[in-house]
Amino acid sequence: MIDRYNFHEIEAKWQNHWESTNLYAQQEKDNLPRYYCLEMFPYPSGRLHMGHVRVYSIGDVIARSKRMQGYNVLHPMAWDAFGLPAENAAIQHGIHPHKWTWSNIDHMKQELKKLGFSYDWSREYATCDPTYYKWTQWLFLFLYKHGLAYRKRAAVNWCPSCATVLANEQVVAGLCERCDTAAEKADLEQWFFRITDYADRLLDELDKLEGWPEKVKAMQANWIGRSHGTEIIFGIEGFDDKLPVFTTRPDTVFGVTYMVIAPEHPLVGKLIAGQENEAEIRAFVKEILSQDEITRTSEETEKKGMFTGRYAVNPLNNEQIPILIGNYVVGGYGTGAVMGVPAHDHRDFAFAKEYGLLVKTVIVPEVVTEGAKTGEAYVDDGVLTGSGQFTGLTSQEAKEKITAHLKKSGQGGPKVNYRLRDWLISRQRYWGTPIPIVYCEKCGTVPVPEEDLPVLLPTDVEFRPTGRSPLVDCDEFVSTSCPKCGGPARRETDTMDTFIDSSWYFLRYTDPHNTESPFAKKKADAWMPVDQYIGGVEHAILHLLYSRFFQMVLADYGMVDADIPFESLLAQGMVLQDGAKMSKSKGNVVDPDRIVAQYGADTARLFILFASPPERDLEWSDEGVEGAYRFINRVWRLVVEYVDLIKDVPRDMPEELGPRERELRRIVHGSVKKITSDIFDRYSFNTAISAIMELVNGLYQYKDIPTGKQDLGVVREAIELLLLVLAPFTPHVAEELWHRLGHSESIHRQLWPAYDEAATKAEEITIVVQVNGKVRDRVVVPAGSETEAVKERVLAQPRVQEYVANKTIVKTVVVPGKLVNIVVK
RNA sequence: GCCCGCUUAGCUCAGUAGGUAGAGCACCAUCCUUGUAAGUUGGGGGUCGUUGGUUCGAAUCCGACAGCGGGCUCCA
Repeated sequence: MIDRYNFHEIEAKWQNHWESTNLYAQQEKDNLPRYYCLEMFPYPSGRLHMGHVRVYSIGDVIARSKRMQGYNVLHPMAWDAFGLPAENAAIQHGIHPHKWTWSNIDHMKQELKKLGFSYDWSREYATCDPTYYKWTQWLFLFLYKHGLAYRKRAAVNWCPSCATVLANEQVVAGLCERCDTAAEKADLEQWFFRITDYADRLLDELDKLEGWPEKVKAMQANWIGRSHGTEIIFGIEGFDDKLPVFTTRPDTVFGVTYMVIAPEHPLVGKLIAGQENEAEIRAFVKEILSQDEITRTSEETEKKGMFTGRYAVNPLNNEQIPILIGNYVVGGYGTGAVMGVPAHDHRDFAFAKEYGLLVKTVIVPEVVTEGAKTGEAYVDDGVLTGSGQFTGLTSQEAKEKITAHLKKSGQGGPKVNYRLRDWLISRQRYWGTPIPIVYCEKCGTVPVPEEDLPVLLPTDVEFRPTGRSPLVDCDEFVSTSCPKCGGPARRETDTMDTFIDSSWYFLRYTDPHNTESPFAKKKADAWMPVDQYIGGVEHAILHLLYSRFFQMVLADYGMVDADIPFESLLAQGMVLQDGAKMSKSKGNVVDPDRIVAQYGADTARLFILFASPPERDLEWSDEGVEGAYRFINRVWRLVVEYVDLIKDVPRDMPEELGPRERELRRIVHGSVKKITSDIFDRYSFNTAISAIMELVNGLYQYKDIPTGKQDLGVVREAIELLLLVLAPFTPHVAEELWHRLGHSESIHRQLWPAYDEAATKAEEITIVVQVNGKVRDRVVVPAGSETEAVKERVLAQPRVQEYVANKTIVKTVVVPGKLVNIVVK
């Protein structure tokens, strides 16, 4: 009976064994150095996809290899369980979100277990569970208490398909990031978190995040969009109102020939009132406002403007300039008004041409170049002209002086502008954390007292796609009494953005069963910040920015010491099939369950880690999976065939080894050295696996020697090292073979192997011989040969003689242990 | 328009102080089984995107250019 690789049996056996022996549960007591390895938790959508398999495989290699290095590793898993799909399932299929979510969690948990990931399941939780969202509510009140949560009426993004408002971060290029529907504007009273209070720190402290990819940091910096400039307050002819603008080019202020305000600017109504073409202007404004954001801000959309009939006054030269309403001015950025300087801004130039506005040059190049372009704006810095007392200054000097002048005269001054806006957290949906606020006729807005938490989400509600939360119609939820005066009151019916749930979930893992607080400071401090965080780059702004914000706030108010959530971040690439991201709509999805059923978890994991470096995209390949499977079989046969021979062989190395044994040890120890640095220094798992494959090839070659002439001690050492370095990648087969070799303790409790540096050194070295930089020959010399001796050997070579004959040797370059280059003329 | 990444064998990708271009898959041959399936050993195959430069020597460092991919963008 052939002993074949039966992954079904092996994987089930060890998964059960690991679980029953609590192999991966954290021991809080021990005094080993701690390591917190975390992958982004999944939304329980129903089934795992390859992206999940990839991120969790990467995390598991890190967790397992760190454990082998002697760390006390925290490697938890939980569920990001609030969200729209659950509610949509309720509307479409009549399944309650609670039931839908929990049945998905059950299924996906089984899938994760079948993949053999080393999670400490004792720390599992779901964000939709009251024992979790109680603390999400507590944290909302914490922010409220510190003035960081507030309610205001504002023009907000509305997704008609999701039937809820969205934060700015959740609108990508004008589209809802979840469903790609064009976002609309709505004027609503909503709850916000004051993330803009932290704008400077969120930007400046990006530098602290040394273990983060530059790309992610650049995206966050871009999003925060800090811009240093000047505020200039223009007057309005015939009105007391002022018209402030923000500009980064105060040096061009003498070139302002018009003003443009956004159609949603608060002064629009006042300015156009009583104009003879008021109706026409109103129609124009209405038309622009009816457009969705993408159309309006598209590069192709024509810039349109209309004169209001009013004039602004330039505070520096008292010139009167027309005020226009323009479609290209965004109401929400800066002051919603811009000064038009057609001579020195491309957009203004095009606009001025179109509407016959004046072009007034106030900056000239410092060095006048011949054939300077006419007919377009000069946008670079230069020297001021026609700018009153500032004429003759360079742009740089003028920016400072003009800003200072404005400040002194109370007409403006330095100003910092941000693109980042406060985080809108209200959602008009059911399946989320209720906002713990009560509205009382007498007392106004009243936070729910801590002892009354959690505000439970009612289960008995009706799901209809009405565009408002089912909670609105749930009278027993809405009607309550005021915690302050006891009088009749209404509950807030909006729920929180689910990104709040995930902005602190990494803290909950450190103390998941706490019933007194979200987490004990002592426990959080023992683990935070997360040493290695792993997830998709699609969260570069949203989740990663919000989490940084939360952590800063919590650190500021003494909840935790660490002020950054994640020390290092690994942004893993996508899983592609035929060059495109796997998606149901494209029909190019590979089902992980099928792969695991057909080849086993070890093969699935090995392939996915071998096919690409973690941070790069991965092209799915059925042949590649087949190859990984064959490799595991190759390891299996190798070890199984040796087991009886080497099981009882002593481990100590004999003093004298033959040349083939020394060669095998060189391969083995050299491989372990490379694998060690690939895993721990570079997270280069694909090359580590490649080195393991070469190691196996080396073992097979040694196996060709007749058994009687093999040194089984060397073989035993080689095979044990092979299994140890394989353990983080293919944990089941490594464990099985480890035990077959006679070990009784888990391979996942072993220490990472040290390698014998001396054994990695070759005794004979092939020296490459170059003549004028071209490879002409190679010679074999003993390791550590003297430079002069090598030189002599090389020059004595017949091939070298041929090339050197009749020529002068100009120079001989010797790289010890590697090559000799003879330069001839 | 700006920023980032990539370009190496038929395919997917390594190449870590500039010094012999490499793994896996695929392909061909070999042997073993020759009842499939699997397995063993060996082999072919690359002007390292193009082009200048630095160097004794460049896939590697520097400068242009091209192609592909990603991110940001009427942000005043």
